[in-house]
Amino acid sequence: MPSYNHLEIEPKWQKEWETNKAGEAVESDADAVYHLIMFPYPSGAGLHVGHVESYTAMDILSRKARMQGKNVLFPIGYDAFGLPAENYAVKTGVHPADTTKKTMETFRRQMKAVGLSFDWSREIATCDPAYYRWTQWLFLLFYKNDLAYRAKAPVNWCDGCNTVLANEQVVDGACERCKTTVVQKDLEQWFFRITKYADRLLAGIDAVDWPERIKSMQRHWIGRSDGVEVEFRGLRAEMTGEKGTERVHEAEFSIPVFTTRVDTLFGVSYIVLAPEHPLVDVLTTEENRDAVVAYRDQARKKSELERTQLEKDKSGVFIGTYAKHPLTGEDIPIWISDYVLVNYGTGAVMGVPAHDERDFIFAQKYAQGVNEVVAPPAGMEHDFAAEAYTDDGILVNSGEFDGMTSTEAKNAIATAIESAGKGKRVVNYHLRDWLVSRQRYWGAPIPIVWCEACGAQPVEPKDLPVLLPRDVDFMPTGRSPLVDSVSFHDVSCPKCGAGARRESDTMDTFVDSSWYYLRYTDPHNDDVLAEPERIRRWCPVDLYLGGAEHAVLHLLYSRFFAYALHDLGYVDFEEPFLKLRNQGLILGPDGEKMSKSLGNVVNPDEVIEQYGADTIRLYEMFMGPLEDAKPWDTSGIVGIRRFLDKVWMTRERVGDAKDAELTCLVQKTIKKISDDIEALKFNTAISQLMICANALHEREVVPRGAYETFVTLLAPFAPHLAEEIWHDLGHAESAFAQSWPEYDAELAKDALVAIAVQVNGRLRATIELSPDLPEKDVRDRALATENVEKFTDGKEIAKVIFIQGRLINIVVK
RNA sequence: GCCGCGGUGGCGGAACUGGUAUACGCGCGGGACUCAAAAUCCCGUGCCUGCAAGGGCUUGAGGGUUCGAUUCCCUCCCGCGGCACCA
Repeated sequence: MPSYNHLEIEPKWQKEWETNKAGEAVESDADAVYHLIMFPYPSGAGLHVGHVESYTAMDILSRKARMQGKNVLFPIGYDAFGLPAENYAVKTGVHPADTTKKTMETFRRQMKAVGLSFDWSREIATCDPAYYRWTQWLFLLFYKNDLAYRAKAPVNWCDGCNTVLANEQVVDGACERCKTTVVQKDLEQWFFRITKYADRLLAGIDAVDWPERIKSMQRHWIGRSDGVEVEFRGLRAEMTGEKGTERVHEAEFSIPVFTTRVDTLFGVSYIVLAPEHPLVDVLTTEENRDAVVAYRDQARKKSELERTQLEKDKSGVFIGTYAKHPLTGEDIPIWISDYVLVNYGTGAVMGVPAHDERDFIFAQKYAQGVNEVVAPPAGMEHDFAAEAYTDDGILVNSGEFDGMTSTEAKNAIATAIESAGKGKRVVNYHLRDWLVSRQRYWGAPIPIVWCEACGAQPVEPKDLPVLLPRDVDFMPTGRSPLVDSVSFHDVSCPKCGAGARRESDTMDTFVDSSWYYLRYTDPHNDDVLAEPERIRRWCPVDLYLGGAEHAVLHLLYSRFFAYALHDLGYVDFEEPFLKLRNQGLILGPDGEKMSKSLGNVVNPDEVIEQYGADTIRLYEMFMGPLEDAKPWDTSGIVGIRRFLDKVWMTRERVGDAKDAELTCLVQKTIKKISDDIEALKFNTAISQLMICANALHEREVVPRGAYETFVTLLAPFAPHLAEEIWHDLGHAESAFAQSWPEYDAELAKDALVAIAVQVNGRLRATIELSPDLPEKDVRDRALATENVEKFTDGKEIAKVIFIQGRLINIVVK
């Protein structure tokens, strides 16, 4: 059997590399590069083939970089806090710390079996007190700098997970993790003031080398919109005095509405408040109160999902009060409707049926006037009775602003509003502050103590970490065990010393992962989060590889952390990840997403057992472009193993031989592999390795130099086999002690190339010629070719296009 | 609806800056070795036509620019991912 024994050689070299600390980074500035993969959540399912894909890609990059003399930081750790381990504890009673320890061991074993050259000396786990002490320290830093605060707000509550969630963790109105429909609750919670950075986070996106998809998702999520807050004022009846002797007064009120289309201000026919708007109670007249209360109760019962998905159906109630138009003084009726969201803008909008689709639908239902104030440009027809005209145009029916374009009018009306003191230009964001507290156990405790007398008191940094108590009860009540742990929450106030209660909420696990890349630079430091010198040395991250599912979660939060730490003087950069790439999903052999229930999950352990680590590495890199989704194909693996066996067998025929053609091919291979690895085009790199291997294999005697160069090029991809062959060839040192081959353009030059000969752009022949042959000679040779003569004979040559070394095109009439 | 990405053989996929479309791998067909099979090795393999040389067609559809278009432009169709009552 002409095959190598992967079961023997792979563990052998893995052990050797471990002993030699082959992947460890050196603390030196020279040629320092930081390669980061998104650290895994150590799930019970073990390592997924998707992990293998991105880790292998980065391993190839890192191994090559080291061979080029670079000092590479390629660390690994575990995003180890989180809900699944806690839910498992509720179900089985096994402590999350034990579950997590076990799953981390499994991940570690599996990653080592893939032959990944991580710097294992820097391994971290977010659930380690030595780690989360700094997560807590960061919380305190933010707290002291007004970036962490507690507030009562309408928040997302998941009944399945029994905790609040950040906006980013609500997908289609449901919990991202357990799919339970999220309900709104008014609760006091901890927030990070990410909105303070909205503008800079938006601007910073332009500067980073990230996939356009992710960048546009972040821009969209931050959602900046520039507009005007316009005040609609009015008078309402107010009762004062003792019961029985009340008197009615006229009191002034003001409703600010936010609009991006202030050019349509003269088209307002009504105002709509969100049902939850605080002014609703105040402004509703007695005769309308019953209807308003009924509507509001009904709206409250609707989930966010229902309110946002029944887009076409608009409903509302008139509340009985009118406000004055700020420029015309006209009376404008005030309505409530659940198509207006309380937590965006001012929670109130102006209804302009002629120029807004939603307002148009609403106006039709409730017989509000459609006032055309923006006319379509000349030559364009629009039927205002049929639908709203939402594009820009020329102003009409707008007093002194008539004749202006929408753009001019936006500016002019905004100025008029401002100088009349009836509003101001404002910027609104979709981005909300980040809700970070969770009513769960398995996370980093929020380092705050509640004192009757002093209120919320931060824990002293010297008292960190606030340890998660191990000895707690996991009850299926849904309540965090921390709430009932007396030893945990009975403390004294850090300020006055009186009896106090520890905050029992923990932090969102996304807080843990927002700064882990900093810790890798100095993972064992007990005095500081990381030495500034080391952060400066390695950060920001040069290349970051991971899944696209974190587009607005981890990647946005981490950017916020970096900006905040920059402003507080802890880091000298703003953007943490200069270049980002996403690996595509690996689908099951059936083309579906791998899942337990479909039974199409491929276990890397089994592939490694049967074919070897080098085979799974090569196979996953060869499947297709890194960023594409691609189905697993078991028969494709066989082809990779055949290729590796071929390389192995070729070694037996190595000897002394001169072979100019092979030299040329090897040079081209050096060029192609080097370029392709940098461009993350591993599939085409491997294709070139195959072409080269096939050529080597064909030779009776394989020139030693060519073969050794080939093995060096193969090494980052198939490190075990390359190392085995390298030693088998008589070398004492590691294959990775080699420097990366240098490309020599002179040697790569072909003696002969196939020139395409076209007549009128159609291929009629190919001729073998020296690539340097001048046009005249190529032309003569081409015209003398039999099949070309056939198409040119008796015709006039109008033109000849010549591309040196590639083609000649004869244009005839 | 809006934003982003894509559509190439039987399959996964290649193709520099507009320059020989289908590299590489799988699969399939044929052959060698073998008592036989597996493994391995060699040859072939886009479609139509032809004994062959060759010819015609072909990168989702249609049009355009060009000596030449998978690549650039216009119109349209389909698929995937994201966002979506944000005023």
